[in-house]
Amino acid sequence: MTKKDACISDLKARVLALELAPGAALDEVSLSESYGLSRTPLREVLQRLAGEGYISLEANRGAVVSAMDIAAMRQFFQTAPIIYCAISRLAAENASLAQLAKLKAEQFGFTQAKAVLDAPAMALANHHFHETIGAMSGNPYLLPAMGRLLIDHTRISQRFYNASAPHDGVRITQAAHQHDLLIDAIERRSPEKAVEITLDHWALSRDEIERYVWPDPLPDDTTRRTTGEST
Amino acid sequence: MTKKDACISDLKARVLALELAPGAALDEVSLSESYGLSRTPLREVLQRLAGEGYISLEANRGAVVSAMDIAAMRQFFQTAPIIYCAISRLAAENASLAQLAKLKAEQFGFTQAKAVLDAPAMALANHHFHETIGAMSGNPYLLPAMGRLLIDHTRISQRFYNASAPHDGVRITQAAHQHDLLIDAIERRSPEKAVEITLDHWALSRDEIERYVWPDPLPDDTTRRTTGEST
DNA sequence: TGAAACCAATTTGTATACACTGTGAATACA
DNA sequence: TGTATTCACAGTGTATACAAATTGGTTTCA
Repeated sequence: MTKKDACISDLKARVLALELAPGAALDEVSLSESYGLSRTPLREVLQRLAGEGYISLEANRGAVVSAMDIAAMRQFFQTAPIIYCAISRLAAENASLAQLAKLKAEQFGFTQAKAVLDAPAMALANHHFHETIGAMSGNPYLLPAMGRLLIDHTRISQRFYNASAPHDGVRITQAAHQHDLLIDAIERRSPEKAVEITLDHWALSRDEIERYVWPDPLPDDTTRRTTGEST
Repeated sequence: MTKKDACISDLKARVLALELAPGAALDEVSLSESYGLSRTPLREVLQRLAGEGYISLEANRGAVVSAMDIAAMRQFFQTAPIIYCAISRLAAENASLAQLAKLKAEQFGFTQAKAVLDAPAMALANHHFHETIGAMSGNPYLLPAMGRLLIDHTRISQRFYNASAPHDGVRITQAAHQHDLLIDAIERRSPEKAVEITLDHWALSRDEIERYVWPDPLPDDTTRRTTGEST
């Protein structure tokens, strides 16, 4: 099973890193060759990835990486805070010690990736961190929703991590600090605190995304009719 | 693909009807023989069912029908109203005319099954009705949560439909009426109304389940210390 | 020249044979 | 008699060969 699991993890990572772009077609034979599997188990890998929302399969048409269209974005912003808060609350109530240890390890991985400025690794570590919080919730109904939100969240954030403008470094540090606070809230079994921190964490992330999507306009030298002039 | 799709639908129906009991093991060879498929496509069917939460797969151990334990029940009651309301609100906002037509057809199927007192058919028709409302929401993040809730909801309700005590008939009529109201709310694009009806619908269903789980106590002829005596 | 039909090549879907793993029963040994 | 080991069997996992379907290009006819 190890080879198959490795294939799954790697494909997930590549989707999350946007190395496999949304909408990109996946060829069974080339994938099976590159992972040293035959087509049969590779197809099962694809089925599973489809089940988790990483890719989508169409009959006789093969697999494509899940799209990220405007419609989905709208739903993403509507849905994420609700689910994230519900998950965090339940995580604070139900987390096991083993899961808490795992969470701390993942936070360590995140800070390490941050230290060496490895953008994809940071995004992936962040992904695993929040995945573990999902597992802590122990809610089998919310978990798949969380999973799908995280896929798109990580993919959107990827652009942000890669940018790594000076002020983004501060924001990433802030995010890491919120992770620490969240670990603490879960460890102390405080659902209220966990929800509060999660809302802050979401607000930060949403701002990051908004800043990327709607950046500060370029200086407009042709018309000087705008309000706030630069110094 | 038709044969494979038929297999998927049939297995789903059998899981929902509790014909395949929670925890029951599924044998690949016997299933493949009974559906006239070879093991390869049948395994893909199982992968897909696992992805949707109907069954769960364990490496080298095969497939078992998803369990319904006490822990899950608790989470079910916590989660269902939140997700159902969110879905209904979005459905009222986003439903297409084609989906609305489908919904009406499914409601017709439900009333027909009710007319002939076909309990499993009622449960399945009800399942499809709510599945379509999920599709109407157009929210790819909430949809898998909705799907998993519905699986357990239908399986729990199965016991209730089968009971078909006299007063249950009234309650089923009530549920059918709520479906009509919901269709109307969606058709008139009223999210508030849709949410209100959904809450009523959930309350009714929850009461049904509670009544089944905690039935009226049997008359206690040994001790007469209880409060309200029968007439 | 345009459109429609057909054919070939590529890719997905299915079947079968074989390999591996886990389980349970029987046997050997303490 | 109790326990541990081994072996056989049942069932899952994988590879390969073959069938079906889609796509793109080419040819043919109006």
